[in-house]
Amino acid sequence: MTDATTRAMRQPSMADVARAAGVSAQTVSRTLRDSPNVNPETRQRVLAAVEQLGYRFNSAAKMLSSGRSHTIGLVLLQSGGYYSRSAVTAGVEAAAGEAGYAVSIATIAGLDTGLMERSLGKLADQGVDGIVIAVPLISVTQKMEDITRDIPTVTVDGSRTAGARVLGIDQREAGRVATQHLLDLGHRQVWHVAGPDEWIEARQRRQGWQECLAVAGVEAPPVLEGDWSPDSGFRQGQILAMIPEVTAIFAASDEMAFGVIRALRERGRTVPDDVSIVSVDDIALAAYCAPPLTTVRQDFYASGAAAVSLLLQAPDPVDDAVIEPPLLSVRSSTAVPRL
Amino acid sequence: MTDATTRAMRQPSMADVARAAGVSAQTVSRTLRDSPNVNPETRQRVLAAVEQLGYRFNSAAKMLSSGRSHTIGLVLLQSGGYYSRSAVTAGVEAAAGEAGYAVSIATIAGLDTGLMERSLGKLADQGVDGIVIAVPLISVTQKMEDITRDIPTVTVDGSRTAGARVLGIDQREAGRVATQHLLDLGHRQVWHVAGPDEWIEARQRRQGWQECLAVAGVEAPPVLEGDWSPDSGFRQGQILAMIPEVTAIFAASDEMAFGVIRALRERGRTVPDDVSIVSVDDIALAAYCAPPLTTVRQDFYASGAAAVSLLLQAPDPVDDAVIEPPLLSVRSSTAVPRL
DNA sequence: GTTAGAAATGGCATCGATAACATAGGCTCG
DNA sequence: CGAGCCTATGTTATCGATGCCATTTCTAAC
Repeated sequence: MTDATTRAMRQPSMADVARAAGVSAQTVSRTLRDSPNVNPETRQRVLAAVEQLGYRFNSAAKMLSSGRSHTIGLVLLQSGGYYSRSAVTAGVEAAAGEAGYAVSIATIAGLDTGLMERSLGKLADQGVDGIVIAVPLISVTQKMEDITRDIPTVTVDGSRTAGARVLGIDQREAGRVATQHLLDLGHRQVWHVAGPDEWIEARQRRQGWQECLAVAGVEAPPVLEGDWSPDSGFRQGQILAMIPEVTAIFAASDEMAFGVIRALRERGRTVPDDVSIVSVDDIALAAYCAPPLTTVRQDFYASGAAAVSLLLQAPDPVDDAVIEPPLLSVRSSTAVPRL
Repeated sequence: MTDATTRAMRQPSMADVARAAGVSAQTVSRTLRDSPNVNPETRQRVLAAVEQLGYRFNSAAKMLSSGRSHTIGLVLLQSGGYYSRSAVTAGVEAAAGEAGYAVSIATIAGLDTGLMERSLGKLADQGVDGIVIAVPLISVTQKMEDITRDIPTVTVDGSRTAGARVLGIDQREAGRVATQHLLDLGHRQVWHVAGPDEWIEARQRRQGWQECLAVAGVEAPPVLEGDWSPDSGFRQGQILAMIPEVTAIFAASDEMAFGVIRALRERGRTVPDDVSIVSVDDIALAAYCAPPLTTVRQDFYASGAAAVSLLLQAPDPVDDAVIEPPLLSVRSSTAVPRL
């Protein structure tokens, strides 16, 4: 095993490139980082050497000496079906990639504060430059604040940590728009199948519904709570089907809405003839299942992207940002009430 | 700015811990890595110091000196709606987290080879210890092979690179099971709405369908190709609705199936009375939309998890692994054909 | 009572890139 | 024509943990 052999085996380093190009390692470094003070001719030679040796820089070394990892962490809830989260993820990835940042993910299995702490810790260990939290946890512990103190953090539709900025779609507005649509059609009362109360989205949508009813001078009926799944919608729908005066329902997600619709139909109540239903998300299937769902769409993708730019561009705490307003797609799950 | 101030400001290093515990940095390192030769008493002291100073190790330094990053890269297709991919992701994350590995994601926007190369390059730059490719790309270029040569790679339901191992659910079997179910009900012919041909899944499901028909001595009708979206299913459904002899359809995904169903219904053909339809995925909504869908479920989560364990446990190329077989859920979108 | 060997620990070089400083040549301007 | 200043480049120390080797202490065995 000669020295040459050894050198051939490991990844080429900057020193190797420098040798090949007949310059110092520092010049290579400058070239690769687009430093202004490099002679174009030298640059050419360096780039040629890089190409020829197949050099890739070592991110660990880069990070160790520069102190920055060019990585941002993304905390996610590990749960198959929640539409909005996956859209946020895509937005984060795209925006981070654009800016030359890598994205490291940490998923948590449940809404437990301990799990959350562990995830943040893992990301901190990895030395991420920033963190996007896309988890709807309400409570924030001391320990979480300790961890996030040193790392810029943006929370998407979640809880507010001391130093963290929060950015979110106006979920209250979504709830308001949905509810108002039903009232406009002539319904006197709107029932609500909410998401789990620990979810900020769920809470805000419920608030929007409540406020809208209050403005209209209607007393809000009791809230039925689901867990976002079609099955939970189905169970709450079975209850609603037994209450004759129910003519309009606002479901907090499309999937729950379809569950509710199925339960109603099984009890002989049709949508939209007997009951109108409107929900939030506008998943791809909303327009194609029977009946096509009237639903409020929100741009979660943009929200994820915005989180990243907030993280990277503004080092100082900034006031909350808000993405574009929710948009109602009227389809055939809603109609004027029967007389 | 005294020396003490400076020290208080940066993250404590191993040397700081060592000083606090009255040992050498080396001993701290050994303690933290569970090296056998450390006196229990010393270990206690070190751990106490770690706790007190709030020490977190610096992953860059660790990686630089040990040469391993404890990170695995995951290549994904950036596309909102594909059910199976997000399940794979969850599986990868869970298994990697379990093993103490971080997951870094690289999404690609389309099935372009150049994009793929760039993503792999980014992951290679990050120094990942392994890569899981969850992208159904067929072609593999020289450059991709160059990159993956040095890094262990597992492909989930995708193309085979020279050194890469491939692991997959038996999609052919899924296609076969679905088709056989329709034949068993008494249908003489089964039509197929396939996924895009660049997708390995789509191809394999189509193969299973084809083979099953061949075994039954039926000549396969022309294939209609969609793009997985409900909308594409709808468009192909409009065509199928115009062909009177169509009584049974196998759709390559649940979302497309719902699109097909809607198109059929708009042309006055009901499911399952006039036409039976079966698909693959078993998304949460499959049981709750109208009609509840007969569909084949596959364990993509397990597939993702298996990819990681393959990556971490077996350094040498191993033969392909196969996850548990697909399972048919019979609901009400399929029935015996009308006489 | 010496020696072999294990257990516990410390010292030093090292990984690869970068920051900070140093230097050499070329240009401008009074 | 020399002071002053840019430009292009090289030198050296540094980031923080680890690998390897050296050292000390202790125990067991002959």
